Amino acid sequence: MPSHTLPPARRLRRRGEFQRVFDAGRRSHGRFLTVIAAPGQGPTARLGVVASRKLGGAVVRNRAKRLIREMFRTSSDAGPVDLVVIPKTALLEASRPALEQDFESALKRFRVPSKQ
RNA sequence: CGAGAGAGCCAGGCGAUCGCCGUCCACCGCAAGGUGGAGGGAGGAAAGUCCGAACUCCGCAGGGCAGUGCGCCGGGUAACGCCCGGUCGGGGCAACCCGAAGGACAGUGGCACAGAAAACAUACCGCCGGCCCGCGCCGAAAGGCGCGGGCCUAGUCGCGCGCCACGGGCGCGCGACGGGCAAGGGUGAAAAGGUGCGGUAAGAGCGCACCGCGUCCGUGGCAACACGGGUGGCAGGCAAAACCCCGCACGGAGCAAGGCCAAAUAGGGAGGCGCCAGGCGGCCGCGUAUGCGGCCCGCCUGAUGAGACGGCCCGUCUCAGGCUUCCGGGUAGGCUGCUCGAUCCCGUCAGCGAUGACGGGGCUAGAGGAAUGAUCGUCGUCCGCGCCUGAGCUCGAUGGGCGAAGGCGCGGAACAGAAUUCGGCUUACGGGGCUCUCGGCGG
RNA sequence: CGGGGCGUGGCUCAGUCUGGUAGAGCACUCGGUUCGGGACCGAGGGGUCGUAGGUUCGAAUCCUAUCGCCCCGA
Repeated sequence: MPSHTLPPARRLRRRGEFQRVFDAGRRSHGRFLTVIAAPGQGPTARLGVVASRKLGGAVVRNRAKRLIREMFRTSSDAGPVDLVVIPKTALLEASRPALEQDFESALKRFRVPSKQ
């Protein structure tokens, strides 16, 4: 296990921060989740998760957030970007490796066009 | 063994690694914060948000109306629509369970279709003279039937027929009006209590017996009510989860309540310094008043300064006409409210019980885009599937099907996440044992 | 935390207050009309009234509980 941490400085914690990502960010849709990315303001990547009531009850929404946070925590730092991740219903049945692969490919789709 | 009933219990355990949110201690740092250590971190329903309260702000002399809720009796409680004990009614063979369980002579309205009639008694079909005496017939008797006479009444009218002593009267039949009756028929969810006997012209609680209902008395009980006895009488449909009446309770909003600190920007108030002219308005003082003087707050016009367009002038446009200090409200944001409380555990006592009193011990989540998780190993429980052994049961029987119990392997882990805090209710849901009831089998 | 509305044929809605027959339009099926289709005319089929209890002789309607969807305020 890589010893990555997830302190408050690496999370989006304010409505304005979320709103900025929604307004200025670009979207990438995966099979299990949607990622919105915007240029970050901190030294490292920051994460926010949005799980609406359409996904399920409180237990289901919390589980989705934990899975995404754990995935973000154990992955390597993507640089100074702010990410908002929206889980889809299919995420609840996805296996751990498949989910990580989906997340990584969603992130790659940002990097490739940005190098042009 | 099967079916069922009740009260209560648990909510996977242990270990390792990586994380998250508070608390305490030590160290570093001006601070923000960081490092290390210790210890804590979801529920029985945290859920739905259906009731009741605490707490906070607002309102409030007192009372009433309206509105909402509750509704057998007694008790418990801070309070309740909750709980406990009882009564009555209903369900079940039983253990036991369920019940919005006040009032329909206070009033208003409703009861489709059918039916004569749907709530107040009425009458569509239908049924109907009485008492007494004598004689005859039938019968074992009780009694029944017929004829004649007398008395009472309950009849009137019309038509037809017959008879007589014929301007009238009598009898019979039919019809109309009137009278007695509410048993039977039929409709309906429901129509003056039900069954039986007596009774009658026909009938009827008209009388009687039992049941039902009402009322009075006695006994028991705090009471709801129960039991017993007497008496009178059959009063009176259903529905109040129709409006309503009666009794009782309730001021409103909600932790995004409320309190504290408070950036940037704009605006408000006060003071100091600075500032051209005119007009209008405003304020202050004097004066009976026209008015005069002062303040320089607002608006307008002119002039002034700076800039842009332009090579320059004219011209047009834009900007400036204040600076500074202090104060108060208040947004973002932060802090607080925020977890020691009608608290939890154990024991004793009181009480049938809900519960209460006393004694001892404990501190047990406090987040805020919102923590309590992830991965791995291991043990245990339950469920599903597959394989092996297989008591036994069974069929169309050299074969096949079902299958208790045991072993092995694989997979799965119910409902569900604190959001100010309690007391309840309701709903969702996995598991194990205990007690009780009924049935079957064996001893 | 608090408040409000909706759920009825395949679709959009009446009917609920004031309880007894579930109805309209579009869609569907059949027939007619036309050389054929559309339009039109005629006939017809189709609804556990979200779910579960209760009140009532009788419930889409009244009451209670529950499920789902939508909206609003702080």
